[in-house]
Amino acid sequence: MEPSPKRMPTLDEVAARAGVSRTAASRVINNAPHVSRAKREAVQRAVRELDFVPNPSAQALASRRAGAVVLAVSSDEPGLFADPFFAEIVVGVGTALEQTELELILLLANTPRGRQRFERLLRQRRADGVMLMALRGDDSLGRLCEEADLPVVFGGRPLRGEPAWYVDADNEGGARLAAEHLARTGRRRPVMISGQVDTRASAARERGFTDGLALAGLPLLGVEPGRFTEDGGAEAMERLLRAHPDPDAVFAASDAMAIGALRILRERGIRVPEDVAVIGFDDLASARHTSPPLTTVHQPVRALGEEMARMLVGALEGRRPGPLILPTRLTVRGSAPGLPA
Amino acid sequence: MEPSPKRMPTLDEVAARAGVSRTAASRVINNAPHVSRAKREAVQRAVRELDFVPNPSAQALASRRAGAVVLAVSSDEPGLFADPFFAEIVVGVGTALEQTELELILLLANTPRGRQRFERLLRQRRADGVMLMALRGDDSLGRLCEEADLPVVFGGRPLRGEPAWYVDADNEGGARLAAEHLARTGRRRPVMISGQVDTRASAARERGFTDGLALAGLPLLGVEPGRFTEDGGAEAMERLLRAHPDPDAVFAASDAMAIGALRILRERGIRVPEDVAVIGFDDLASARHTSPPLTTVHQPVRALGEEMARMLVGALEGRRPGPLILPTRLTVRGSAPGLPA
DNA sequence: GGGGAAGTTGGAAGCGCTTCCGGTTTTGTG
DNA sequence: CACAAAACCGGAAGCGCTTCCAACTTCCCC
Repeated sequence: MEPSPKRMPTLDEVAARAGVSRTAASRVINNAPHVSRAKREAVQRAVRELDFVPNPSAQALASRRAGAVVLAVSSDEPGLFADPFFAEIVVGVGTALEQTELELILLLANTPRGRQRFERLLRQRRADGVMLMALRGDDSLGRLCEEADLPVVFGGRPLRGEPAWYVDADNEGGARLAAEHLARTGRRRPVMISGQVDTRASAARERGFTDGLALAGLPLLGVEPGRFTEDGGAEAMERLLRAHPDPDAVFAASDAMAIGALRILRERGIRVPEDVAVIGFDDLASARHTSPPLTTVHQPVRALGEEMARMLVGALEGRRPGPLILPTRLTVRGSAPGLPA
Repeated sequence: MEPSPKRMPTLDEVAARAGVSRTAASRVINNAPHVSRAKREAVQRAVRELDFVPNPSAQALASRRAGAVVLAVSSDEPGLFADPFFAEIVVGVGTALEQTELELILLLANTPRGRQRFERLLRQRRADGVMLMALRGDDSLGRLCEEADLPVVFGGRPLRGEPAWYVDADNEGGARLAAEHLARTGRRRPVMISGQVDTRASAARERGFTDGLALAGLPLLGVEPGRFTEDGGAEAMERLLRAHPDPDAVFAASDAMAIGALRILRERGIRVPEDVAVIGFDDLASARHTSPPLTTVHQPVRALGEEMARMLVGALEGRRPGPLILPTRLTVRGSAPGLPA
């Protein structure tokens, strides 16, 4: 009875068993060219018989490829990661990566410590590529990646600069849809709750909403930032009501903020949707459970994650995919109903 | 202008610069004993001056330690990972790991493909330990880890067997609290929606609820399983109403199911909490936004993740921590209010 | 039938670190 | 002051794989 350290078979043993050189065996497992059909099959048989699995550390050391990618998440609001939004992103990324040999390293870069760890990870080249969900505008994480020169794909465009690779939802278009819907259903005095000010997504949603209103010949009465959080949304709603006592529609740049706004409206005895229509952005699961259920701009979050991963894999394989914008659409529910048929 | 392959300094260079052997340098960076103070400092200086970072692949290869742990999630309900519950777990784990040098590998083991990947990951010893969030009962993932003999920490106890290390919430106690609350507030005809049948958590919640009722001298009118999903909860509620037309309380083993139940009750014109009190389990963020807001058993999800990570780290360091049960408590909201003061 | 081009082949040199082991120095003790 | 125990030190042997390179076959076309 050994304590079974269970030595795993090595490439040498595979090669010996197949009667070829280690070089050839290596070529086979990496299915590289320059191996005759016969040898290739011999190696494959040996691999199967020995149940050989290459040692990733050794591969990494010799080839200088880590065999992993990292998804780094950063935002000011601590715990914002807990947002189901990120959970969906992670699922998308994980799903897409399932088709590859790459492992997914997850890194929360919210705290100073987290950013240090991120930096170290890059310097160590422990990952071959990076996916960055950076919510705040001043984010230097992208620069770090460039210095390490690892391929990066952004989830959502960063505030400054136009990175080579990103995937984003059509924030502007979605917000425009919201504006059109409100205009079409007879709303005339809209206000808006924007997100974190230093965020491109927030800016795009604000622009889209404004443009959409303008097309319909409507002014935007007021805008207040709400940090993308529920409480922030509530506070913004209070400020808006103070400045503009009688809006008949509010567009929030996220569902969380819309929920906060709903709370304030209810407290004030303002009826939704009779007095004020409310539209959110994201279409989180919880948007279905508010009362009334939230009309909101749907964005394909999981697909966003999947596309990020696919794009990164493409980059690693030497392709040069461009940016990708995923469509958004309006999900109409009770908080801003359509016209009665 | 080179294309800057940016060779990183190696341990040899550090050793040379510090005027010591590579062995000594290695000892220093691993802060192992048997190095004189003088040399230790010399090496540390050299490390700083060269900005040396050890190459993890090389370390892994030589030391047979991966420097990473994996969090594997498995459940039948695809996309259940998207549950904010998991997001919180991940945040907890990530936070705890921040204090260590370990990276976090995330693996979705829902699909057959995912499980294959998990298996490969173990055989490759790409991780030094495993955290397992296995929602379903028949889960063989645990056995795989044992075979690979890697330390495993379970999140929640598996249905069968009592693993050495797990961290779980006090499901039974929490459910008992729910029962007591209902009894105390005058409810006499309770029914329950349980979770996935093959789940220990569900069983524990059912047991706790039953026991709690028994202590108060109340019978449990009926139980129906609801798969831990919103739709499952709704269906269970329908079945319950069919069998027991007039309950005055329902306890759901998860918030999602409670939300489904609320929907059915509303559709049926049954008032909450006047006619029927509803209590959930989890205290997700969305529990605050139902109408009425959901009274629910709170479990410290993030702490659960943190403790899992801490426990695993402990195991890796050779400690033998035992299982850990985290307390739950009742969060009283509108769907099952307390007694008026 | 000769001259390559194109495809194969394996030896050997690493990749950058850990750790065993034998030897040397320092320390502690009676 | 002698002697064993404890601490320190560095040489060298790997860890398991990739890849460069030089040599060797085949095969094709004029």
